[in-house]
Amino acid sequence: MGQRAAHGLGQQHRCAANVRRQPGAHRGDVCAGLQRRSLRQAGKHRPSAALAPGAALRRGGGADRANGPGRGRGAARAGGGGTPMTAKRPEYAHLQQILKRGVAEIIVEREFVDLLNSGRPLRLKQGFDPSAPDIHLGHVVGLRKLRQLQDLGHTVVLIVGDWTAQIGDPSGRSATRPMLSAEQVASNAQSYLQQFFKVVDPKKTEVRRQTEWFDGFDLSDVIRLTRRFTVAQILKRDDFATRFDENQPIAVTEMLYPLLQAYDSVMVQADVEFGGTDQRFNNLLGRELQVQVGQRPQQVFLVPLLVGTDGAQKMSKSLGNYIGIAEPPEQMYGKAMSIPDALILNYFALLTDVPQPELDEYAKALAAGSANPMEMKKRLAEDLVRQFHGSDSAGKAADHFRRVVQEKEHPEDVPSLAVPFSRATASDNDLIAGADGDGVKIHIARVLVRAGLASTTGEARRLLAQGAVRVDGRKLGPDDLIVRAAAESMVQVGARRFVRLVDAG
RNA sequence: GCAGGGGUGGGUGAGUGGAUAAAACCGCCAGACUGUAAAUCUGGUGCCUCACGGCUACGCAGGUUCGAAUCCUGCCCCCUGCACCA
Repeated sequence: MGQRAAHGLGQQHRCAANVRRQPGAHRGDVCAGLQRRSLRQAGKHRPSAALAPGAALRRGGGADRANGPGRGRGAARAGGGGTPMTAKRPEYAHLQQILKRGVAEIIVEREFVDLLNSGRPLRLKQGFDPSAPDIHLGHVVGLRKLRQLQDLGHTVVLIVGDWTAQIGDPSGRSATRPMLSAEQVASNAQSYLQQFFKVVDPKKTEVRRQTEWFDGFDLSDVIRLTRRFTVAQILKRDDFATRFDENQPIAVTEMLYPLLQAYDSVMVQADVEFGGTDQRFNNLLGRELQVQVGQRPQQVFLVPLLVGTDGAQKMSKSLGNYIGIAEPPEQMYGKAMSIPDALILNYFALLTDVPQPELDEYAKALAAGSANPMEMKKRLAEDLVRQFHGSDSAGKAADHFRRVVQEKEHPEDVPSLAVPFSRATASDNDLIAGADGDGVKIHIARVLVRAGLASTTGEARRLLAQGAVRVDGRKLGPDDLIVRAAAESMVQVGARRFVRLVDAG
């Protein structure tokens, strides 16, 4: 995906691994999300009959369940390669693990189990909002489930919410739903996929874009869609109900989004939709719409919301209590070490493959006080880093933590700041305060700001006053605004922020 | 359109003429302590300045006053209800 070079209409372009074509779809539609601008300019973006907007809604509610619309799409799929025609049935213990560990609720569990045992490869729907392209551990809980099912032979259908992302939240009230340009969406999607495939198997993934079906939607299609649901139904969603009761605004647009998401399920003929427990309502709506248009209703697989590193709220980027899977190993390890002790077992259960009996041992040891929680967290931190960066990086991150955080040594890689030491006397550089026979004196507050260790000189002064600043290990006081330094001097703020001064010549 | 409520520092939110760079809480930063970057405790937290001091700030623009986040006028924006059903 994201072959950004492939912009010209006539050019060949490739899509993400295994993106599949809808039978009869206009050539190029598959990559529509990335290509739509050029397609539009050329005025050729006519949806095919098969993808005709709203077609599913116009169809009678008749049940062609046996044939299930699209279940006979084997021909198209075969072209995609990689998807086996049958899926493995899980052993009992394996099944229990899939159903119970890291799962909040499965609607309807009985039906889901039947599907798993049918041997038919299932279509596992997972949505993605391109306005938030960073995957953190909270998302990983669900992604791991997808992977487990892929390993049995099932297919993940990733829906890129490119259409809604380009609309955003027109009220402008939600900072988390900005309006994105096609380019932004494309670039976000690219970085998302890169992270996504650290957990999910790309060979068993089908990437689809909402624009494939929503670009051609017209008003009558929208009305047809809204006709399927009542306001009372929509208001049952918890956050709507709450806001309605509290006289908080609810934009009509917002009520539309769940409908669109439900329509996605219809378009990809999802067998199961995955999401956090906060997606319960939306996913059930998809189930409902599928029944209405004669599809087999999708199962709803809900995973618990992971508690963030603050130990209180759900992990989210906007709350700043997250661990991103694209973060550097050291940072990931460190953040994992900072979770409250009470979260250790939860993280092990939801984010690692450490077998259950072993987890039971951990729980016992923790309760009895016979294990040091710190050691256990180290095991957790290393396991997590290994999953996203490999064993080598995990080992290095562990080593880095021990040396820098626990033994308070300098890290190996310290960013540097250029200071013109060697031509200090002639310099009018504002970092240099003066020079004499004994060496160079620098303006430490400005150095801290320039190095990014403080955001303003006022803050730098405060840090000095608090005894947080060291130069070559020597602690500075509130009056030490002008201090001696030299090339290779190590400037340190707090326990773990360093910068090395180098000569700018 | 009518009526009512509201717009304060990174967030929530107090403050209704002066002692207020503006309570409190959260967040953030630092110090101590420790088993960690956990918990706890302590301190700090608009910008510039070595300093004296200066500057900016309570939706926007004016005004009253020795003095305004606080009063007046106009404007902008948000919310709720009513009206409107095109």
